[in-house]
Amino acid sequence: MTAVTIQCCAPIAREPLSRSDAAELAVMLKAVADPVRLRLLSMIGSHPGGEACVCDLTETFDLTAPTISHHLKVLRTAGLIDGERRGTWVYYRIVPEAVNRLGALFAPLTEPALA
Amino acid sequence: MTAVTIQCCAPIAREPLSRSDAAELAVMLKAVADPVRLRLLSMIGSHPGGEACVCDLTETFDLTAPTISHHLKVLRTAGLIDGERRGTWVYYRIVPEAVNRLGALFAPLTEPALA
DNA sequence: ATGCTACTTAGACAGACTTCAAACCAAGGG
DNA sequence: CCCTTGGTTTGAAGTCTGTCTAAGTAGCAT
Repeated sequence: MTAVTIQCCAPIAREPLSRSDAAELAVMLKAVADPVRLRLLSMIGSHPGGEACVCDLTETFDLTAPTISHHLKVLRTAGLIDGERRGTWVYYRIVPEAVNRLGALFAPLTEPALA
Repeated sequence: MTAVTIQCCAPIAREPLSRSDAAELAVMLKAVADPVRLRLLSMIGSHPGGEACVCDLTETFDLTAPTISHHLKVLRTAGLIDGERRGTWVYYRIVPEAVNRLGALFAPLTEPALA
């Protein structure tokens, strides 16, 4: 059930990213490169139970429901979150593999690449 | 010499990001959320000696020099790289603290937040 | 000085992004 | 069956972004 950690790329300073890896990672990073989406992702991830209802998320922002819905869709399309409807409400949760992939990209630079 | 790891924020799934932290992080992430800039950062960081001349970077892309210069400026303004002129050439290097900060944000989600 | 090479700045333009209002779909309750 | 509540989709307006050409600055060599 728990997914394998997909290690797409070496840390950013290890070796030059290929064109296709860069393109793929940029899609994920673009999704996260917005204050509202960052906070949404953080709120979903830190919510008790690991999932959050849209109704919990909307109230925090001075934004309309369609706007929040749009941002959630961007995050979902990028593969960072996953949504599910249960009865009246829709719940979102983080996709850990995606977040881990970003973490691996910016892994600590203690050892510079071998010259 | 080795810089202190500036731990601005808990990992994204630990606790909700504050409005200001999210805004600040989004600036950095926006800088990185572009295929060209990702590759530039990667090329600079993985270059022998930890620094790269602009002349080394320009040839790799099918883009004009002004465009590359623009992207480097975005990365520099976001604090991700630092540049220095030595004679005829300009050399850029990664700012490890900035990259580490992004790494910390997407730190592994092995333990979900305590409910 | 003059010219050449390396790089940056300024201005312009097409495309993408964020946001909202309005309309729409889904589920549950009279 | 209608109404209410929760979310999404659509369409449009304003803004931001990536790219180019043209022009400017910095250093080196004649």
